[in-house]
Amino acid sequence: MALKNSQPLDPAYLEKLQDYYAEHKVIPSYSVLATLWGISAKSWVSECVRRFEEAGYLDWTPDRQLKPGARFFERRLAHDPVQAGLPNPALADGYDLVTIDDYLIRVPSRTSLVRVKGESMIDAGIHDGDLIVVEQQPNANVGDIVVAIVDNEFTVKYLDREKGTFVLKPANKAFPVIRPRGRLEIFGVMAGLVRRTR
Amino acid sequence: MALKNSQPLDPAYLEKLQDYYAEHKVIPSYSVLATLWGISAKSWVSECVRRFEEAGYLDWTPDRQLKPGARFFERRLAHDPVQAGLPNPALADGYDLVTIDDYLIRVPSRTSLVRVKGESMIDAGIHDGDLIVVEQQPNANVGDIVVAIVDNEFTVKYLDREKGTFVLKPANKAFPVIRPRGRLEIFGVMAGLVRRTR
DNA sequence: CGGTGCACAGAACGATTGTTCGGTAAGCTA
DNA sequence: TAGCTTACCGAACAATCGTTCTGTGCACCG
Repeated sequence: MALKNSQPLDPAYLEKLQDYYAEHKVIPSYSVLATLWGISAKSWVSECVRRFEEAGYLDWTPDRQLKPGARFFERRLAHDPVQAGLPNPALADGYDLVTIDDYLIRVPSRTSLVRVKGESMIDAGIHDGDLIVVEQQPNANVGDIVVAIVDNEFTVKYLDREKGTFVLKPANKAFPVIRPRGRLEIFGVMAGLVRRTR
Repeated sequence: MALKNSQPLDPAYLEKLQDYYAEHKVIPSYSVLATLWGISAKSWVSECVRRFEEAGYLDWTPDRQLKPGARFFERRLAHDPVQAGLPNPALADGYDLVTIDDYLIRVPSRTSLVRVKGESMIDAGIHDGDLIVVEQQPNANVGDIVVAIVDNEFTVKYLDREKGTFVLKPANKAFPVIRPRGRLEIFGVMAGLVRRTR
């Protein structure tokens, strides 16, 4: 006989857990889970956890502590508008798993955020007030968008080369090319962009 | 006599914990923390945790489970280029605490990501391949950037009104205004934007 | 109407948790 | 050199953890 498949679980359970996690950044104990889910038996919590684990929403650390699984953070990356608005997140595909942090940040210890001032990079889709994700490093390649330190301020520009020296080119015809005298101090390279619109 | 101040702790402890958290998304138990930190007495772990809590890096859930504190995720939001590149994250200010997820997402259960196709919104700084953070809701206001379902596909456009009916306006003169026949189906409202550039 | 799953409850239990307390060795101060 | 503080170890302990096993009531099915 084939393996018996477990029934799918109430999606509300997962949502409640995700909400709890969003608030506390931690997976609670079984007894807390029980009250969270309105269940009164830890044994049943255990079974539910087992199924969520089976489905990839929960996982275990090497020390057998419960932790979010690969699919725990997946936010519906909506490719297909057909039935996309359903409250029930159909288990099929159309998902991509990420926290946005993981999507943008590869090396946390070398990554900073810089807020953009002004419109000088607007043709590159970088607007006033946007946050630039910067990987700090002292050098970059021509064509990279870099964050440089000019006159004690951060500037976001394209890095280019003119007659052997580096220059900073804006993405806006109304702004001049910056030709630094002396060494060009590069803070880091742009790795991403974040904008909040409400 | 004034309250006795605790000594600051080895910053390496915090980094190790942050790395562990980045990998597992969970705060480990004291015994795991002990091996993580190379400490052999849980009592000393307890003391270290107390100090991290005092400093705002750790906190407790209402059920007294250890969880990340307010400053645990703080990423340097670099305002001031002076000494910004220092490896030592000076404790002063210049910080803003956020995970990018928290910065962009207010209601996890109603939030989706939609990948943008094409250049029709380029004047709004929305490029091909960008991810739009969408708060799902069935209606919106004129002037909002909305994600609508047109011909079974997602479209990102400005919502506008013409002679009493809603229309979708691109932010690119090369594209036409969309005047839907029948009801306009709105998937949600744009709340943010994420772009990865490397 | 009798069986068979399923969704849950409840008790019992050993393992693990975090706390408390006493101890020690090193370093600074007077 | 005596005394205090600090960084850590180790043992003991009650509380809590997650597991396991045994019910129980309902729904469906023949």
